[in-house]
Amino acid sequence: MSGGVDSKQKQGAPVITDTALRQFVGFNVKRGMNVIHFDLKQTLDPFGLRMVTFSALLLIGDNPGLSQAQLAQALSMERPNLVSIVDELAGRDLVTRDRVPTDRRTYALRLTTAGARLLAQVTAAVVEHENELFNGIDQSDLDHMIATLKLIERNGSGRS
Amino acid sequence: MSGGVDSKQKQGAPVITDTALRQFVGFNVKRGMNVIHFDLKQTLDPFGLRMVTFSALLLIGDNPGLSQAQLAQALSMERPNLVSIVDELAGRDLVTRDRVPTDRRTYALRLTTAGARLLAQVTAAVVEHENELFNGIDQSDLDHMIATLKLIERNGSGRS
DNA sequence: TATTGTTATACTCTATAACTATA
DNA sequence: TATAGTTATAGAGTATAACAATA
Repeated sequence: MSGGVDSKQKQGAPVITDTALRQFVGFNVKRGMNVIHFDLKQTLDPFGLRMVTFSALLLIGDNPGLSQAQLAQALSMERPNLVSIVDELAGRDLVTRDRVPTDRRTYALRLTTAGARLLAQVTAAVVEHENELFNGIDQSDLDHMIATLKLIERNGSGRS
Repeated sequence: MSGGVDSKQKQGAPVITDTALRQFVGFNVKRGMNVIHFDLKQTLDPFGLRMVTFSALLLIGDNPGLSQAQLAQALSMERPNLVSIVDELAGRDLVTRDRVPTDRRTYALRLTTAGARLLAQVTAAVVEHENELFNGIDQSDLDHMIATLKLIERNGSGRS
């Protein structure tokens, strides 16, 4: 549930502090991500989508004809994990997987009409969900946060 | 590796854009978290710790005598998932699990001397790791980001 | 009845190794 | 050789249901 660490206590140790944990940036980011992900999951569930399938739809919509390898890179995940994801989207006729004549190893991914329609609906729902979740928070604060997150991403040597 | 979406392309679709994805706050937070988590994993690995075991050690060190239920709440995870974590820490003699006389259902968790020593070493390593990862980023930007993340956490109705 | 710790279980996420077909 | 997609697999991470001991 919502109640963090400062909720009511029974006996034993008194109110639990997480000061030591909160000193680390990473822990705060993780907690924020958990909240966002939980809400996003609620939003996507009625559409039969997960965060990763929604992200894939968005990327395919934005980059028609891209390959699975390109999609994997854009999602910063490994190729094998994409197979079941694209299978799922193709199985629901949201995405087409067409052979590329010039390189018969690769598939060109495109949204179907149904895929584009679903994506539009879901995107609207997710935008609304984010607006609710961020209600009362200045857009400038969110922009500032995103800018800082991008700086961190750039500093990262590992997988993004 | 690091190279994001704007890396070199071969054939097929040209440079992939993730503009549609980046409009969502959640996606940016996820990417930042991925970078932080990847680096943190590298830092904790030599100590045989994961993010969750490190977090547990920190919380036990900060709140000696807390119960597993309290620890679960502080970590915002379900009780069953804590069992193997505490088992692991107790098995390495980093944590003691003592029966509470006044409530014989609960255990009181405390760091051993070895646990406290390891925690001190690891904490120093993680602090150093965060300093490196956030090199060139103003502390005020990080503080601002954390403040915004906490606002999001407070807005969250779901699990934090 | 309710709670603590536990067992069993399952599903998601994501990584690696190795295969195939193409290049 | 190298790459695209695939298969198989494994390990985290995390959730629920149900149980025994205790309150």
